[in-house]
Amino acid sequence: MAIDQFSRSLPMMLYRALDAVMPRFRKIFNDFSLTEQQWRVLRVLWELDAVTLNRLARITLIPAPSLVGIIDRLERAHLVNRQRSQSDRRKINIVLTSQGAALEDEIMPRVASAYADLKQAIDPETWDQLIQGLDEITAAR
Amino acid sequence: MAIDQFSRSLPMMLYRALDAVMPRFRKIFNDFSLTEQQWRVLRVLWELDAVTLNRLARITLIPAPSLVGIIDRLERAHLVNRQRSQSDRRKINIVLTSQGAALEDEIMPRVASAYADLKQAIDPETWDQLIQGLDEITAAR
DNA sequence: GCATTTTAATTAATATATTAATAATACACA
DNA sequence: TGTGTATTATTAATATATTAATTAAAATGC
Repeated sequence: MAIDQFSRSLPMMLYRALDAVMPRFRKIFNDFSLTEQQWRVLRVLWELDAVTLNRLARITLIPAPSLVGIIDRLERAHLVNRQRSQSDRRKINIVLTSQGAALEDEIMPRVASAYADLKQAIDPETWDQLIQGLDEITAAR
Repeated sequence: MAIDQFSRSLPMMLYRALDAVMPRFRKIFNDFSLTEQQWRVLRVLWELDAVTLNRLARITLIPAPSLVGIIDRLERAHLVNRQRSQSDRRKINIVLTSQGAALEDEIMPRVASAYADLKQAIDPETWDQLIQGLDEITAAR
């Protein structure tokens, strides 16, 4: 059956792994009325004080045009603000509101716990080899 | 830098690997005016004669509601047809048109070649360990 | 047989992805 | 100084993802 050749291709296996892994996290995000992408933005802002939209796009792997709408909705939810950069007026810094900052303590423990559960389900050596393989694929040009 | 903890989390590394791998294939699909999802559907139909929408959803990892529109557009492009099942009239079989079948010989060689290039860029043992790691993650419940 | 429950495909509403184009600003440099 | 070029964010158009609800048909229990 050559259908196997397709189903076990690297891209399909990557997609399948994400399908297996993400629902447990999305359940948590959903409890806070956040989408996965909105969470990624907050997750970065909890570490970095002010980030331009372009840089945020690179770090979150969210395409800039998508990010525009995502920031719109986070702004509407009073979790972030846009601040025009003074030094380069083309740039816009995204910053947390106090509400957005406060979310960290509520969400992060649950996500960290779910992540620990996931990691624990896998043999440590297999995990390391997986991460290393992903690094090499990402670097392969 | 705890931003690293996020960027090197398993989900982000999976997304990053896909971002690194897929553009080369999408370029090929684009030459035939196909989206990645449309290609996945055709790829499966080239192996299986008639597949119900639900089964197609499972194999392609495309959510059924998305698949409805994807099949609509493939039908409009005269590449597939819908056929109501006689034995169970709830089911709909998706089948290739002659045009859809003919595409295989044009696209598959180019995709197979791109895939071989990708695989060749990675150390074989690393590749195997990556595949095995993805299998374990997918199985981890 | 009939009511109940399941299943298959679809619709609906909202959010995001993809690709190309655009407006405003910064920059290089003749 | 002004002109061409690159960069940043955004818009636009189309396709897809996510979740819940709906419709029609089939299976199931009694």
